Amino acid sequence: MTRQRRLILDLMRQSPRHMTADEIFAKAREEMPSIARGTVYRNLKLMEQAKEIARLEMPGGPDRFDKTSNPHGHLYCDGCGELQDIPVVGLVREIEDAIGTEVRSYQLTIHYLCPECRRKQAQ
Amino acid sequence: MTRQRRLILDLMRQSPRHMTADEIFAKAREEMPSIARGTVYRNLKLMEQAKEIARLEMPGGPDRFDKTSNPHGHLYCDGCGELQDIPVVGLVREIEDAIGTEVRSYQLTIHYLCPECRRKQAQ
DNA sequence: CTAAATGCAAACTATTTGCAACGAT
DNA sequence: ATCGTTGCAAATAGTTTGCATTTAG
Repeated sequence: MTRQRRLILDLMRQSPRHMTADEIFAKAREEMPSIARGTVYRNLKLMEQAKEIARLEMPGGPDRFDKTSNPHGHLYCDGCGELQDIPVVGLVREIEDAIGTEVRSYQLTIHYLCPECRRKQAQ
Repeated sequence: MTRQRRLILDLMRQSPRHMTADEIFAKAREEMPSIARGTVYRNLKLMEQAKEIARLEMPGGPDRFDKTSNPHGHLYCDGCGELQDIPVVGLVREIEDAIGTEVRSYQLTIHYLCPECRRKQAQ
C-alpha cells in the first residue's frame, strides 16, 4: 500500500461521484504533484482485479470507477450524464433460472432522463 | 445507399456473429479491396444513429455490432468470448415501475460460462 | 536489502476527422 | 452540376507499457 494508492482510494471514497481515471488523476495531482497518470491507471486496474473497486464502461466516454464492490446496476441520465447506482434485486436470480447456470457477473445500465432534465426538456 | 454501405450491411446479415468494425472491414476488403477502414467506421456510426443496427460496447475490447434493432440483453461467455442475444421480458417494465419514469434504452450484459466452457473447466 | 511500485515518455488500440477526389442523382 | 460519400493519412482519446529510479516492508 503506497502513498499513491492510498491517495487514489481516499479520493474515490471522498467523492460521491463515479469518477473517471483522469478526474482522479487531476485531483491526485493537487495533493501530490509528482504522481503520474500511469500510476493512477495502474492502481485502478490492480484494485479492479482485486475486486476492491469496479470499472464501469461508459458508451462514448472514458471508464468510470465505482468504490462499492457489491454488484448493482446503473442509472444513467442521457441529459446531464449523471450516474446513480440502483439495486437490481431479483434480476440475477431470474436470469439464472432462465439460463440454467450461474451468472458470474453482469453489467446493467439503464438510460433515462432524470427529473431535472425531464423538466428542462418539457419547457 | 452506396455500394460500400450495402456491402457492410450484407456482411452483417450473413454473419451469425456480432462482428467488430475491424472484422467487418477485413471481410469487406475481400470483396472490395479498395474500401477504407474509415468508411466502415463511418457507415457503422451512421447506421447506428439511424437505429438500423446497435452498437455493443465490450469490456476491454472493440465494440461489436448487432443487426437486430429490437432491444434485448446479451449473454457473454467469459471462456470463449461468444455472445448471444437474450430476450429480457419484463425487466424494463419492472424497472420503470421502480424508477417511476420511462426507460429510454438499456444495456445488459450477463457474464457466464457456456455449457462447453463449463465442461472444459470442470476437467 | 530486495521486490514491488513509481515517474516518465513512448507505444498502442480503437476510432474519428480533414480534405481532395469520386459518384450517384 | 451538386452534394453527399469515399479513400487516405493524420489526428485523437483513452489506456498501457518498458525502463531506469525510488520506495515500502
